[in-house]
Amino acid sequence: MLDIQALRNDLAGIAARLATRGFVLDTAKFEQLEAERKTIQTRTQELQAKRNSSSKLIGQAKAKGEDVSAIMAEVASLGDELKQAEAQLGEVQVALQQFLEVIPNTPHSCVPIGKSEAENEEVRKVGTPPQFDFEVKDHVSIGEQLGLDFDTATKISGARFSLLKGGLARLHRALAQFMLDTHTDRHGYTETYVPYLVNADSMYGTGQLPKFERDLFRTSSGDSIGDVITNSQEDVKENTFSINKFYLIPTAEVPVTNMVRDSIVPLEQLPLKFVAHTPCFRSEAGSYGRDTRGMIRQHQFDKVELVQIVHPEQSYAGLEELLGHAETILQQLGLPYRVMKLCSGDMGFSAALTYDIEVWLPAQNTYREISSCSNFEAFQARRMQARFRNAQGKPELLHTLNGSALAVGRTLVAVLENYQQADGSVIIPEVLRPYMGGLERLSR
RNA sequence: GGAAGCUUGGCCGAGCGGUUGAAGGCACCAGUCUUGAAAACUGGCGAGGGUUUGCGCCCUUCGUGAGUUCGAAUCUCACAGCUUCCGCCA
Repeated sequence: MLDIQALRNDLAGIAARLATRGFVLDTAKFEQLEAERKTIQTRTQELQAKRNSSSKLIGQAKAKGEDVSAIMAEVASLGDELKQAEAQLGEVQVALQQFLEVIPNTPHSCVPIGKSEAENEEVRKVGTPPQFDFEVKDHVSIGEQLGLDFDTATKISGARFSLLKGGLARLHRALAQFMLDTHTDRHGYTETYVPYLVNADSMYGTGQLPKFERDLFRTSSGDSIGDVITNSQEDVKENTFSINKFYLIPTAEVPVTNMVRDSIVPLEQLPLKFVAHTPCFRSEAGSYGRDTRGMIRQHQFDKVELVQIVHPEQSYAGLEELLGHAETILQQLGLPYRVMKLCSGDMGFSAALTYDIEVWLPAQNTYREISSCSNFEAFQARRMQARFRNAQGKPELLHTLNGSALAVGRTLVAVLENYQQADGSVIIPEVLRPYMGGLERLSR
């Protein structure tokens, strides 16, 4: 959420910055809501002040045994107007809140202006795509010899699920373990194990709600299957959520970042650095027909996620550091990649600056996203009321960062394709071999 | 699923329907003392918002939402969350 003060101070400027990401800020509506809010709030508070002071007088008079009927009549006459004013104020505040919570973050000044991913800016390219003296196969063809089984996954669940067996399943596990160990042992992150089902407040805190509910899976317990249809935006807002209304996390960013929701972190504990390996669940609504082959785009995939909770002055340095931590994994695995700075039109809702890391996929003859590292500045922290106590002892909003390091499924795809051999086997990158019982090659 | 209890500021913890935004303690900040620190002592100290050039003034806030009342942390109702016990269960 943006700072309402910033909107009051520089509405046109913020509108211009939002326009670069294709968001049209309805400035007239904001000004109208603000004007209404101001008059109604002033009036309401006047009436409340009058009621409060009169009620105090009544208390004092009664204590002295004086007659209070005159004052009581006076206060009573406020009743209706006050009630009405309070109701109006409530309405305008809700309207303002709803207006604010669907506005995306303002891009950082260094973000290139552009409409789509075509205008993202390449920051650097690392590694050289491997040359093959045979016809390269994609991970689906390679994988089906080694234990990648989409048919069975489809039988069990449906489209956009995959099933791994044997060495391939172990390689998948090895990748996650390697990533976790690297980040905890070498990069100073604290390993966390977190809930995969979260409440609406948490989804709101990181920005998935209220705008992107259709991208999420929501649960219902067996008892309340029939209730699913009645679950409404009202429930989400009123937070009348109970056990049958959890959301499946689309990324570990949600539970991990929300660790600091509604809390004040002592200054000396900053920065907080957490890593979590979790499955992620995405409805992929609206992506019909895209990446239908293979395990590039799934309803369920594993990801190792880095989260940093930092002092506002440190967030951009933190982002570079976090990006480097993600890159380390690719370097260790010997996978060629490039780093892209997302243009204004391609960034996610909550981000102020995002780097994507794209890994080389030989079969597609192109780079594909394998990590996304973002600085959210105070956007999420404001929604979460995640704060620290500054040097003056006053609570101040934190900055939040996160990045994938890496998406495990896509890393597996990249390893299969980049390390494929003419005979259909796959060489295991050296850093993974300790996790594979010393195995050097996957073959059928 | 059944039963009981609980929910107050950064933390712990008092709180009769009437100057209670809320005692007390811890933590924190400033000062005195000290070579320095600790201890002791003195003072300060919740958060969010409105308004004002500023001092300040005002509003909201005791899990959430309704209600009773001139007035609610205190009374009523609903809901949520937490804890414990029973049942079921990995």
